[in-house]
Amino acid sequence: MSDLIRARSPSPVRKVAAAVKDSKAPAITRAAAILRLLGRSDRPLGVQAIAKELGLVPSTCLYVLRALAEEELVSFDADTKRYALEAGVLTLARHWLRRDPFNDLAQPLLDRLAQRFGLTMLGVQAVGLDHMIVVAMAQSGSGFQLSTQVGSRFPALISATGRCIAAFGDYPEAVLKARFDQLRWDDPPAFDDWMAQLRQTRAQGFAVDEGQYIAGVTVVSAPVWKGAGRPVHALVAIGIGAALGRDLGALQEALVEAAGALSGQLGGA
Amino acid sequence: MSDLIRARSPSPVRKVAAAVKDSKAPAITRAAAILRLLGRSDRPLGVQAIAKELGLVPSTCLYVLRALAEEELVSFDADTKRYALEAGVLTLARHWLRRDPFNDLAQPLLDRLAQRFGLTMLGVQAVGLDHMIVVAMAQSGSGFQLSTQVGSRFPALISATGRCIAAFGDYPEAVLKARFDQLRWDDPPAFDDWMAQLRQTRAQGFAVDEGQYIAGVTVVSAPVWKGAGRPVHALVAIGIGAALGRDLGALQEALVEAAGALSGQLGGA
DNA sequence: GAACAATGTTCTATATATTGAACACTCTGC
DNA sequence: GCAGAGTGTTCAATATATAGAACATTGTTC
Repeated sequence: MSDLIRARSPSPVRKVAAAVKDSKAPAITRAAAILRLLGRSDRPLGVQAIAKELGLVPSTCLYVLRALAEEELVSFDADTKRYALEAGVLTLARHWLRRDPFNDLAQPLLDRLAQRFGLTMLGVQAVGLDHMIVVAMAQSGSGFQLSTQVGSRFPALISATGRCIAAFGDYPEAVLKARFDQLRWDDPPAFDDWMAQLRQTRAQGFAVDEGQYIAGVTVVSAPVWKGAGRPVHALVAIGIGAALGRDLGALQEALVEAAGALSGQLGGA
Repeated sequence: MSDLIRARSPSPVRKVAAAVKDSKAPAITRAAAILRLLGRSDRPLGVQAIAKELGLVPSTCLYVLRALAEEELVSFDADTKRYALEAGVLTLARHWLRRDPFNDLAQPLLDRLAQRFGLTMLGVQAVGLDHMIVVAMAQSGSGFQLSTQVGSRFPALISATGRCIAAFGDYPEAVLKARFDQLRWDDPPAFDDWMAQLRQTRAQGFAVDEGQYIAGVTVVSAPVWKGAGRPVHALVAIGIGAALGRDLGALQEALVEAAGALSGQLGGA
């Protein structure tokens, strides 16, 4: 039941090589790739394994790992010579959470909605047009649940939240098309239909995905504004489509109201 | 009431300069320093401000920031040209949490103890002899509370948990002395007294700090083993000394029992 | 609205991080 | 016990990341 909702899995070696190529600080690109690899792995890894997986030179990889260990972002077991993520990443995450008022303010709203409708609620943040990240979560605790975890990443334009990001972001159609074509749905909409759905999303102030991203799962998403410009956050409700049924209307209304209230508190539209 | 318990604040510019000097991957050292600075700051910062604060060359600083932004660890506001932490750090933290069974297993124990004794409970992880990091927390929710946050860092040898780390770590006395001399307590113990307390800690299997680290606050800590060797985790109880009073004995017993049970589950001693 | 200060950014020489090969070391199989 | 393949690690040459100055851009002051 955990992580039923699929997060995106990037392809390692080619991406790293390309990104390293034209960066003025390639060590950082390598470091980030290593951190993500270690995060993905469920066992500590040795230098060679890491280097091979990411297409790095072992000696360089070693230097990067040592620097990361020095910064307490990576742990090093002197006996087994294996590296793993270290708790230092937690410290960074804490600071990030503290810095954004959305996190604190969204939580009680999510809790209330999750309770009332008996489903999973997410607070989501968009990172450009690349990804969105789950930054808060609430579950009703009763019965079956769809589950993700805080910190999970998804392609920015996927599902209902993706429609919100696209609809209110004022991006050129060509840019959207390019991203759209890379998405993977269970039941992919045609681009023209999707563009029509964006117009509807703009009109009604929220978006719905009924089984297109994941078969049988309904997602409702409403944008949250922090200031002028495009919204970076959204409140999201996720439930089994069949079970949601007639509650859908009430849910949409409650979600939009909560998102509006939150926008007000954050000084948004 | 938030962050009543003081976390350690490192001094920026000299440290960074020194660390960069003899690293084979200085960009990573700089990157980590920038991430921490951005975490500490409660407003987004510009290139110059960051460079000045950390003693970096502005152009280099810019390249590092761009690389970090590319990795979605730092956000860039194109209008204000300011940088801040980005949600990507959350993703790393999620992976770290998932990878260590201590986090999942400790939480219910902490919840139960916090409830029963009406105080704040922490799960702590040691990172060498440098720091310990709060990785889990539970609060009873009633009445006054002492508060920290998950991700907070403390010097490794401070307070009751520090005594556990020192007592069961089998470090040379000279090493301990060097670290001990850098600690800051409200009511600092003499080194010899402290060494005697370590022996007592070893004998009884837990450590107590009654107002020495923070006046009026009592801390009890019991080590948790994951395998052979030195313990890396501890369960910690924090309460107002005066309010704790006669419950102290029962608390110590319950804490040691919980730590023992946890060690068993983790395959420790 | 011009002059100024301060910021962000590009540019290029050079100190240096990176590479790839050579070097230890451990473990495995025979 | 001795090869052999696999690690992790050092080392020196060179491709390149970095520093510092020059340039561009913004915001501010008079």
